[in-house]
Amino acid sequence: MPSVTRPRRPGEPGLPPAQQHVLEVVERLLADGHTFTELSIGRIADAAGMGRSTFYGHFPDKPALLVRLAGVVVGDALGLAREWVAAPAHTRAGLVDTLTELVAEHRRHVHLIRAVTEVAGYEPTVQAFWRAQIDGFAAVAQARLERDGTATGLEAETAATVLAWGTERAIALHVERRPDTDDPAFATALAGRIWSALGRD
Amino acid sequence: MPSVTRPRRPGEPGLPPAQQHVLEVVERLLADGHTFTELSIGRIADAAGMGRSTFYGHFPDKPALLVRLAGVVVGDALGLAREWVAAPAHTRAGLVDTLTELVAEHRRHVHLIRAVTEVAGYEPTVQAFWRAQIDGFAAVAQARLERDGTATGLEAETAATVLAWGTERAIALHVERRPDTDDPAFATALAGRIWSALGRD
DNA sequence: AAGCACCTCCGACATAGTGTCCGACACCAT
DNA sequence: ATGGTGTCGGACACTATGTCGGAGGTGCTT
Repeated sequence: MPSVTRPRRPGEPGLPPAQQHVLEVVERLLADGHTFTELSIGRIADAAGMGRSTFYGHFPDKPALLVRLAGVVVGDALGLAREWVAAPAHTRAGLVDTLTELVAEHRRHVHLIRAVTEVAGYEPTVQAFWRAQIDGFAAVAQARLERDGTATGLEAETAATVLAWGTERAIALHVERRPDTDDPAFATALAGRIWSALGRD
Repeated sequence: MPSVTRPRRPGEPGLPPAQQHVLEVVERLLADGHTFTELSIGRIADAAGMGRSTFYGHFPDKPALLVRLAGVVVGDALGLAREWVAAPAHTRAGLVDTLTELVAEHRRHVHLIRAVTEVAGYEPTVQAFWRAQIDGFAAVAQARLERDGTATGLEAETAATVLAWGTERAIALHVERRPDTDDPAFATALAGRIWSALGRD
């Protein structure tokens, strides 16, 4: 099968077209109910209309594929959360807005994000990637708590950790179980919890 | 290699001795840094001094092995949490005590619990087992919130979900990163969060 | 002592997947 | 026409899973 679309010009952002196509195919396979773990390289390559050796030309192995794809779609989502908590002045309404965006972003890539957390459980490079995302948010939240005088030391670290991982898990569970019509109410409820956790009541 | 110890008498609680031995061996392999996913059946059987076909005589496959082992050591831990939140009268000091026990129990089987969450990411039967544990706690917490009038409907469900999964994740991360000398302070900090989440401030 | 039941073991077999390698093909630029 | 690049299919070696058959050891009963 010929290459998909024109070759990417040097320096052009995003994935090369062949890899972008693999991303789309992988998300489709995941949306069909497959776990990333059960997808073989042969299966992914076939679905992408790509030879197995060509796959190995683009990605050294499956974990590298996942980190490459997730880097494109996951990185921005948690950036939203980090931006809000690090902002010098923020409001509860602003938090609700940020969470609403975060939930929407999660919905757009729910299958890929689930794949990342799935593989992070047993694969070191994917785990390191995922931990870097969430802990980045926790670190900013902890600095915030200490700056506001709400908590210090271990208490601040614990609260920030619960906040970061709890928020990530809450959004993941909400997106999995609830329709998007529930998102505003969910964002409001979650904002309430986070607001309390940040000692802003 | 001959059978380990005497045959278990009918009705005797716990695992049969051969399976108990497999549990000990698996926990040791996990403690050595292996993920459950990378452990082959041949590797587990060899480490247990058991033939591969004998392994298949005791367990249909690896997920079944994990659910069998986890059922023995994980079930009780979350029972502690469920008991506390369901109790008609409870105190913050009682919550701290319960969380301290929960953290200690988690430390005793940290490797097996980590294995469960690892495999739950991609294997349906392990995921169902794990979800049943955590959601059991969330359901009781939600009922508590509604009975106390602290929250209702979606807000109660959201809060209970965050509480259950957040508590589980917070304990897991604490146990992984902190020495047991930090446990009392951690339990106190976490109790404060849970107390607030239950609207008891 | 012999027979039976149970549990165990090793090895063979078929299947699936991974990762590497090689030769061939198509396309593009020179 | 030639060289470079990216692609492809197939072969190969290896690992792991799950099943099957035959053999061995132990304990119990007759």
